[in-house]
Amino acid sequence: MLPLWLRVLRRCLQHVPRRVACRQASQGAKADRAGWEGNVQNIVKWRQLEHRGPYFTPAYEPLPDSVHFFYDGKPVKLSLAAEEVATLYGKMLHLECTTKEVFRRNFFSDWRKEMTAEERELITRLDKCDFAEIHKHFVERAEARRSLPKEQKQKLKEEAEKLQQEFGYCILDGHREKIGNFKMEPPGLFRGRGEHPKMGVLKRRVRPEDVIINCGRDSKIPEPPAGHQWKEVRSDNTVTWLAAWMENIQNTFKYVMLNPSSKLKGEMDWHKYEVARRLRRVVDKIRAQYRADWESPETKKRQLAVALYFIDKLALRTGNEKEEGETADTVGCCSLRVEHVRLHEKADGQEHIVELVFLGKDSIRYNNRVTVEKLVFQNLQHFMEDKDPGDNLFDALSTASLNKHLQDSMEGLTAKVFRTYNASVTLQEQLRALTRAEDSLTSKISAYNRANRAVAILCNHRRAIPKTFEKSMQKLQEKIEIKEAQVTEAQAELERAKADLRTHGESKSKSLLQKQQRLLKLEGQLARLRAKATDKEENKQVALGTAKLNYLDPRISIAWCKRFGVPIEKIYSKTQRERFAWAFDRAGEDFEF
DNA sequence: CGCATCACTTAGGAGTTGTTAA
DNA sequence: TTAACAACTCCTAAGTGATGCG
Repeated sequence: MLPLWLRVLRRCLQHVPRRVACRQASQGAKADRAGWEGNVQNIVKWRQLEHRGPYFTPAYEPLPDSVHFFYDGKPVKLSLAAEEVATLYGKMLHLECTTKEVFRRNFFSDWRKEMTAEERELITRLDKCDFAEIHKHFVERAEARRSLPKEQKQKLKEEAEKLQQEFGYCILDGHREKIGNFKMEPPGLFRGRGEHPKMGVLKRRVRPEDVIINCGRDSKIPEPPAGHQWKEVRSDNTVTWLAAWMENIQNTFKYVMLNPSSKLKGEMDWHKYEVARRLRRVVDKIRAQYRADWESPETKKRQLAVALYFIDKLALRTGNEKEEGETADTVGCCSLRVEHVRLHEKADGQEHIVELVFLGKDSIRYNNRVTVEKLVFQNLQHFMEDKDPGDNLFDALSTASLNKHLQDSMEGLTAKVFRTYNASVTLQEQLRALTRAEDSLTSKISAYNRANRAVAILCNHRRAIPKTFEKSMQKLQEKIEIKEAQVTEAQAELERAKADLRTHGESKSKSLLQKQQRLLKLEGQLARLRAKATDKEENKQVALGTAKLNYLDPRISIAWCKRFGVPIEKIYSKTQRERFAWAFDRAGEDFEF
């Protein structure tokens, strides 16, 4: 609980917004913009907020009697609580995580806590448990849902829509806005990424008694489900969340927040890109400074200068400290350890090569070799001297001091802004280099995807190679071969027709024209297939979506579409267009990031 | 100052839906 | 009409960084 004086202070602040709003409204458009920019991480986020509260997962539905769980080969009827947890595991049987020792251990330990004394007595080994029927049951249920007749499917769709209408919207400052995650997370087994020590831990069902509601003081308080109460109802307009609860895995808060299409999120997104655009004005100075600092007599300063160089050049994440043993062992720039860096005086005919290999966010592997300036190389050698592999490379540096330093160069500048900045700049440059006005629509879109991919590679946005990749690639190759044969065939036919024309005169000229058109069409198809194959190959481990959604100023893409007559739907899906609604009237065809 | 807490953005995979070609 | 595949949405984990606190 907050101390009383702070609560009083917050309450007082809640009356500030009206005054802020009045001041904004009374000054022209320019002042209004500046006002927003200054305001975004400011205190007040809304004046009115009304919603229905989150939608709670329906109660557990017991298995039909025909579905059995077996222990040591014998069917065992489990208590409701134990059965529910068993189904969580059974549902996941096809996933790789259920084969991992840590997952199994954590699951089994938590499952046993839900068992009755007798069950606990009986069920002592996971490897004697047989969930196959449970798994089959859920697979069949999913299958049945998929093959439901049309009307039934329609009905389900309507029900989902009704739920969305009822719980999925809120009123924020007079506007009806979509909520992002209005459905509570159902209970489940925790699936961390990578080697997470808590994988398999039971994620508890969240009750209304765990949930804090945040809404306007004058608005209707959402009704908790019958027979339940909220943990707390508060009215804090300095935050954007509608509801919050503590999750039991890491004991951190989770929030119900607005959908990205909302005005509030849009303004925040816009603000993010405006900060990144301001970096453009000072980036040369910052670069000159960190290069100069490579020669500083102070170790701390040199470490900061090299770290910042990595963040700028390689688009590394900041690398905050993490609680050891509570999460997977991943690092970012500031938390790099000696073991993640290899230095090569000479390699591949180049000098001063730095090789970085580490697991980053989501345990995604970062693996890169870059040529660096001599001073960087020497500094790194020095930072690594007399250290163990497990020691921090930048031992004199913290993310806080790095960001503090950046704040001095530019207001609002933090390490992550460099990723946004470099990503957007790269997109803009690549688009400029790769697009030709006279190209076909297909090749323009392909150019866009190339530019997008360049950014994704810079940011190391990877994905697992799709399971069916090899197969579908092979199929595509076969198609290309068939098409090639068709093209050759069509060419030959055309030649024959031409020869015919020369020997027999005018009579077959119509079919000649047809044959020319057919060849042209086939060649076009072949070119498209080949382009598709190239794209597919180059994209197999690259995730384009993350950069598009989070790093690329949508105004760059919108301007590009306008300039080259590309329909925006070719670039952004419906949801993405809604998310970037803020950008459409802020980007003319000559917009420059 | 250094650690903890909180609120927000960023992230990849799973699952669903839509499209296309057979 | 259907199956295969690609595209997209949903889900929620995992980061960042501001602020609070001892």
